[in-house]
Parts: sequence; structure tokens; C-alpha cells
Amino acid sequence: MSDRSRSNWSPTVAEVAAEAGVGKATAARTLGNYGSVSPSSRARVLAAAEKLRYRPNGLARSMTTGITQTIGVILADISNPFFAGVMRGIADTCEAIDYTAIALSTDERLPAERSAMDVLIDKQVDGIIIASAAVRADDVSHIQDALDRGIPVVLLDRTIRGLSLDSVIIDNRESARRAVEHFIANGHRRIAFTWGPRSATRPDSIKDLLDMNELSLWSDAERFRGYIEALEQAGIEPVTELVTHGPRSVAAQDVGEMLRLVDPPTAVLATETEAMVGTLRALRLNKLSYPRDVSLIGFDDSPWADVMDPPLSMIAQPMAQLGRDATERVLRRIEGFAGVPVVDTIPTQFIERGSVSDVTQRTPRPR
Amino acid sequence: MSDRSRSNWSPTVAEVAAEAGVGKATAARTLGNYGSVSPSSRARVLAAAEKLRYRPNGLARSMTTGITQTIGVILADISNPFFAGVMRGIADTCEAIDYTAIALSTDERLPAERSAMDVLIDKQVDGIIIASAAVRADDVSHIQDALDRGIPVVLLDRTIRGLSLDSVIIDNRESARRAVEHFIANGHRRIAFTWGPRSATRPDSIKDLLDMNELSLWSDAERFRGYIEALEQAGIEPVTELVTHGPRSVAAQDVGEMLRLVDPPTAVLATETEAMVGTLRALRLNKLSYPRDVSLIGFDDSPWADVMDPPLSMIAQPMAQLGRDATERVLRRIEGFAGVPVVDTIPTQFIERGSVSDVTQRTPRPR
DNA sequence: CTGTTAGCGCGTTCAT
DNA sequence: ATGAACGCGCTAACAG
Repeated sequence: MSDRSRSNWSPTVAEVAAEAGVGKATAARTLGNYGSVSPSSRARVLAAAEKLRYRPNGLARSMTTGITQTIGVILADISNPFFAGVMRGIADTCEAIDYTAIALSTDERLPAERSAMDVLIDKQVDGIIIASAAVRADDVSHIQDALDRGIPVVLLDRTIRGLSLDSVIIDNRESARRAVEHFIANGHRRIAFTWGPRSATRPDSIKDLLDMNELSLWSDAERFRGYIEALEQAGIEPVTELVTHGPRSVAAQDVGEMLRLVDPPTAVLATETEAMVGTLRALRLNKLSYPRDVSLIGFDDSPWADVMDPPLSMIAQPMAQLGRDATERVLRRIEGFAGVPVVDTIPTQFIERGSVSDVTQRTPRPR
Repeated sequence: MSDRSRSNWSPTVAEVAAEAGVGKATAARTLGNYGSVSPSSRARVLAAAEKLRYRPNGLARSMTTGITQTIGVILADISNPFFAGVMRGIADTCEAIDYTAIALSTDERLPAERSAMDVLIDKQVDGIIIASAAVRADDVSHIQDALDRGIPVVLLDRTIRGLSLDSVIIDNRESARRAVEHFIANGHRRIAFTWGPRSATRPDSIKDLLDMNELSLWSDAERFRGYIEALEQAGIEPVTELVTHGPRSVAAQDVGEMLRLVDPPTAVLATETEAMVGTLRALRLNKLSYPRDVSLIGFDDSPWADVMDPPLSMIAQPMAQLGRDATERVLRRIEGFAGVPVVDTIPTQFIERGSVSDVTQRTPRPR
């Protein structure tokens, strides 16, 4: 009677109880490690469980407790080094307390984000961490949905205006500003920004770009603001020709165009790994080299940045820590913490290497 | 009666039924999209569900159906670009058929692998994809465990001797062999391998290394075999001094030592991104450059390999496809396919760029 | 300390 | 076509 027709089968508490010669509840108590049982029956249950290779059915347990020990994570792309790093931090923190994380990629598409949310709700996750592509308050009905069901949500890497939730983010604006200030301190005044806010047509003015910027992902928008602020503070007027506005797929070409300007940039701030790679490709295609012709700073440090020749100066984001902090925040909420939402801004680290040259007393490169 | 004390609450089928004025079963039928219901009641149920923002409880559903629509993935490290890429392929394939994937990292530690397996069993996943660190047949009791419970398992990136299961792997041996042959065709005979099999003490002979190699991860071991085979086929005797044997953390130093040998290598095959980065670092520290002093080929193409100066020749692994294939294999098993296990070997692509120089008519570099 | 009982939300008979 | 009743495996509440 202890095996069934199907080959896939696991013993249940009832069967362990029978094998041990005790009641179902006693077996459940020892197996679930709650209540109290006599040492003798406890031992017998354990032995029976061992013999039958008993494993609890998590679904059934969650069914009655209402707890799945699972948190859901919604992000743009798990294969992106940044999110992969964050995910590792989340998974490690979860594992330490017997939680599990489920990651879902959206490619920054709102509909995908919506259905990812549905999946997580259906799976009854205890909490959700989300790097949302939403920029406007009316894009967040799916987040509100989870909240309405009592599922805590924390925002990762990006905040959303008008949505007051725990958020764990990077100090994007300040990081970009510092990078630009570093360029300026080294005598640069023609400083390019990639990737800039996306605009279908060539923007007429910086104001146009600033308007477009309102529609960018929060993190991207902040970096652009930091760039503009640093420029203005130094009395340098931002110009549209030094900010890419095309889709990312052609951004490398956009950079190429800049490089062929009559008055080309002497420095480029790349806001992502891919932007940096694109910029390097543009340099190569135009037979230019760094930091001689153009100085470079990029976001997201990578192991290879240090072995480039010369090594790249980068803004390192503590990805794993971002994940850890977000997990701790959501866990606190799951435990019932009801304090006001806090925004956790994690500082980046500017790693100065060899991709910025001092042009204070150098003449512009001849054309 | 339709709300409870707790704020977290979702309506159930019963409540939707009540709201629609029909029986529980009728509501369940329309919501679950099975059986047959009259168009009129169907409409009313749908309206009620919409109004109440009904969402099915996946746990309860899985409880009765025995299907979770979830597959578990056990891998070394989700933040490793290779596994992150594979994971993306898995997640995408899953999403297309309304499945969800759960990824667990083990850092190649067998105990972590064991407990990851327990988590997946407890969560009642329908199938498991695993890149196991197991090398010996008695390390796989946890895999056997899942199998015994009727959960299909497919091996990813590595096969395990003595375990006959569907496997989706890369043609490691052939890939390494081709790289070495490429070096040889370009006149190289002093060809180094990193990372080689780990050995606590300096190995006395290639035979020692070959013995150690039996304890390496399957993928690593295969690459080493390919290296040895290519050498022997060309009549070049493999030597221990050109194979790293230390732990990965000091492998860059090991490469440095090689470079300072009286008769240093003129080429290096790096079996991982990290190995390539380590080798590049060693070159820099020894004031050497590629491909002038040393030629280079590495496993795992990355975007940055193409913007290095000169660009790196790499062996590209189709990571996403690896994930997709593995998912399809496990899905087939979940559906009940019971054919004999197949090993799916996916070819790599050798991308020739500029990191290998022709030394057929060149004298060795002076020291 | 222990056993019995009642749900959790859903899918599924079985009658009607 | 529809509703009532049962059970999945477990925890929780209740008696003893």
C-alpha cells in the first residue's frame, strides 16, 4: 500500500506516521519541527522518514501556512552582467534564510512586466523585487495590484515618481556628475554623453533632450541630469551634437559622427558597458585612440576594463550589494514591518585608471 | 463576507461563483477553460472575475493537478556570463509555454548542489536542468533522488560518466583541439594551457596531469584532452611547465611564471573568460604584448573581445541555444517521452580575429 | 504529550 | 449544462 501506480511518488506525513506507528500529527510535529513530541516517538518518526526518504511537499505546506518562502524578481535581462550580478546578491541572501528567488526578464517591455507580475502573484510569492521600466505613475497598475494583495514590493535600481515604496538604488546622478567633473578638471570642455535620451528626430535644443529624458528609465535619466548639472556648474553650455539620441543599436554610429565633427569631443562618458564597447568600436573605426584623441569613462566596472591597454577608468556599481539590500528590505516587509518607505541610495566607486588624459596644456588634435 | 481581516487577500473561485450567481464548478470550468459552460453563465463568471480581479492560486492548482509548470535549474554561478546566457535561453523557452524557471547557484560545491536539489524537490518542480560538479558516479545520489521521484533531469554543459541521461553539451574537446591546431598551423610549438587541471603539488609528468584531469569538471577535462590530442597529433610533446596547475586565484601568477621561463610559450589557450583576463594581466605585468610576444585564443566570446587592440580570437559558445535545447529536452521528458537518453553536442564557433601571429619564419623573441 | 478533525483553493468525479 | 461532494498533503485547532 506504500507505492502507487505512478513511478513518480513521494511518501507523505501520513505514511511516515504509519511506518513509525504514531499519529499523523506527531509525525507532522517532528518533521515540521514545531509543537512538542517525546524523544522516543521523535526518534521513531525520524527513522521512518529517513527510511522512506521523506521530503515535505512544499506546495501543501504553503497552502496551509500561506507562506511560500519565495520572492519574485522582475528585471530587464538576466543575461545582462549588471542584473546577473544583482541577482547573485539576491539569491545568496535568500539562500541563507531558506528562501528561493524566481527571476523573470522583461527586456524593459511593460506588457512583459505586467505578465511577469501575474506569474508571481499566481505563484503566491511572499515578496517582489522589481527593476521597473515604468516611468509614469499610470504605468504601475501591475505593481499596485501586488500591493493590493498584500505582497510587499521593493523597487530596484530605479524609483518611480508618485510611487512611495522602499527603493534600493545607485547614486546615478552624483556618479555621472563626478565623472564629468573629472573630465573638466583635466581640461576637457567638449564632453560627449552616450547613451543619451532617445529621440526620434534630431533634437533642436538641450531643452528637447531634457524633455525626452523624462521618458527615459529613471537610472538613465539621472545620469543625464548629472552630466548636464556638472557641465552647467562649470559654465560649459551643453550641446545636442555631443549627446546621442538614436536607438542603442545605432549609438556606436552616432558616436562615430560626433568623432567626425569639426569640433569633436575630447571626452566621452559611457553610461553602460555596451555604450563603452560601442564607443571603443567607434574609435577604432575612425582610427582614433584613447586617451590620446579621446578620454573615456564608463559605468559598470568589468574585469576586462583593467586589462585593456590602457586600462579604462570606470564607475563601479556594487551589484551584489544592491541585490542584498533589496532582499533585506523586502524580507523586513514580509515580516510585517510597516514603517514609512525608505530610499536606499548606494554609492558607486570611481576607479581611476588610464583612460583620461590631461589636456590643460595641449592643443586640440589637428584634423 | 467577501473580505477578511488580513489585507493580503485574493478572491477564490467560490467567491467569483457567488458573485456570478452560479455554482463553484461552473466558475471553475470557465476560469480553468475546460469542460463546457453555457455562454450566458460563462459571460457572467468572466464579468465577476474581472470585477473581483480574480487570479488563480497556482499552489492550489498544482496541488490537485500535480503540475507546477516550473523547472528548476542548478548551475555554478548565475552571475557568470556563461551561465547567465544559458539561463536566458532557458527562461525564454519556458516563458513561451507558460513555464517558469528557478535558478540556484552552487559555486561548484557538491553539498550546495545537494541542498539545491532538495529545494527543487520540495517545490515540486516538473523537471530539472543541472550543470553538475559531480565527477564520480557516487557523487550523484541527489540526481538519482530526483529521478526516483519521477522528476526528469537533463545534464547541462557536462555529462557524468555512468549516468545515462539526456545531456546538452558543447563540443569542448574538438573546440580546444581546433584552437591548438590553429596555433600549430601558425608555427607555434610552445603552447600553454590555462587553466589546467588542479594539482596540489607541482606535477612531475603529463601523466600526473592527466590523472588529475580525471577529477576536473567534465567540460574542463575535455578541453585539456583536446589540447593534449592536438599536440600529440602534431608530434609535439606536452610538457607540464606549460600547463597551470594552481588554483584559479593564482593562475595569473602561474602564467607569469611560464612567461619568464627560459623557453617561454609563444601561444596560450585560455579556457575561460577569467583565464583570458588573467593571461592578459600576466602579459601586462611582464611587459609583453600580444600577438607579438604571445599569441592568444580564448573560450567564450564577449563583446569586449572585439574591441581589444588587437581584437581577440575566440571560441564562441552558443549559450542561449544551450539553454533552449536543454529546456526542450526536459520538457519532452515531462510530457512523458521515454526514449533512450541522447547526448546533444552543440558545435562552437571559432572567431578568428587578430590575436594569433604567424611565427613560421620568425626567430624567437630575445631575452 | 498525543491523536482526531477541519480546512487551505482548486480540479475533478458523480449525479442531476 | 450544472451543482454537490471529495481529495491533494499539510498545518492548526481542538480534545483527550
